[in-house]
Amino acid sequence: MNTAERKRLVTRHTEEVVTEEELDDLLEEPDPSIYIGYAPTGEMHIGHFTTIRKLADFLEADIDVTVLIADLHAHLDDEKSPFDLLEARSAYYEAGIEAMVEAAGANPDDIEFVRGTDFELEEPYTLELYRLLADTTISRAQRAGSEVVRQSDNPKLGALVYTLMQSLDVAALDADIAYGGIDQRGIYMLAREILPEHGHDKPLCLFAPLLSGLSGGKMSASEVGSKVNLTDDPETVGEKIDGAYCPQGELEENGVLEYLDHLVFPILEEEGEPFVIERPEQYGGNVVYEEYGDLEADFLEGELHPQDLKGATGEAIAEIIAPIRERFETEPELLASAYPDRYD
RNA sequence: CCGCUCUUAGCUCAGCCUGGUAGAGCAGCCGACUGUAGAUCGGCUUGUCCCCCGUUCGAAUCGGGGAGAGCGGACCA
Repeated sequence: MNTAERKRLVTRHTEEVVTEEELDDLLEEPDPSIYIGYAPTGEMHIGHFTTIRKLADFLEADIDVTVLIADLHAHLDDEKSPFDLLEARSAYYEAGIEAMVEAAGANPDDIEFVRGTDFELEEPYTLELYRLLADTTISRAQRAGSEVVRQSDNPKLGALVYTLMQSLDVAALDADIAYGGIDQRGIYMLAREILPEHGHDKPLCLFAPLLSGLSGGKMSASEVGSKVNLTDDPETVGEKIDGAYCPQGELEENGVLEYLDHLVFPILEEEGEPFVIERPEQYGGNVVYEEYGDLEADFLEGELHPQDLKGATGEAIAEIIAPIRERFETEPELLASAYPDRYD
């Protein structure tokens, strides 16, 4: 596979590459590596899927992929996960991520999974962390992590250490590229700034777009209807998509279109199948789309009504997440032990 | 170690002084209007008032004890 094709695979459906020149150079190197970290906190949802789906692209581009299950981070961020549940939630995340990678058409065995506690407690890491702590101002760390860690009136030190640890993780895992949602930008920009000052390589960064919430605006963990959960059955998915904010002819904050663009079409493309919308004759009959761009164009023109779009989208999403839901149904103890209060 | 403040609906808070078993905004749910959703209009739901004990006919409210959270002071050989 040539460099141009690899670059296309790596960068498609991303929000930003820092920097493209560095990526061009990296892809000339023998064994490029990329990593993404997930703090095992709340239940995984469709947003996780959009970043994970791309791991299939990286593998196809022949890049080493490491997934960090950032267990310590899950606790450091305002104790989102109680210390005693870190193991159970890590196991749940790892299983979920494997299922998503598989659903995206790749082999989960090709991915290396690492736990934060596997290396973040080792002396070299800890010593390096202290040196970063000594050298970074509170306001700098605060600013870097403001989009990631929970903001509150009584912020904990853990949030600041979190930020520096995530920066250091890139070097500790020896990753050429730090990959994550665009919300992670602040932290990895800090990494690019401070790692070279401490003798480490300056990492490239690759950011995935974030999906809008289904009720418009940002996706919210607390708003049930603002996102599709990976455990939602087809009926629930249908109801959520049906209730989504979706103004005719508008792209802004339109979660339905974003789901199609970043999730449904890429996966259908992988399977070589088109997107079929069943529509009453009265409104023009069924339509078939091979590419998202054509659908978006029709939607903008008003040729495609939101209600018709929603029905087909709900079915497609439900079908895509079905294997993941089934995995959790097969192993109910994964969720039960990760969230004992919710599943008892 | 000492002192002060806070704890009421999913969230932010009012009510407490001057006891009569609780309210607002937001959120949520349901209808109307749109071939979706939103916006708009109409309607509706929700509470161990942090816990225990006491005073009282009656305690979210007063008194005592406790828990959790926050802030400040002191100490700095």
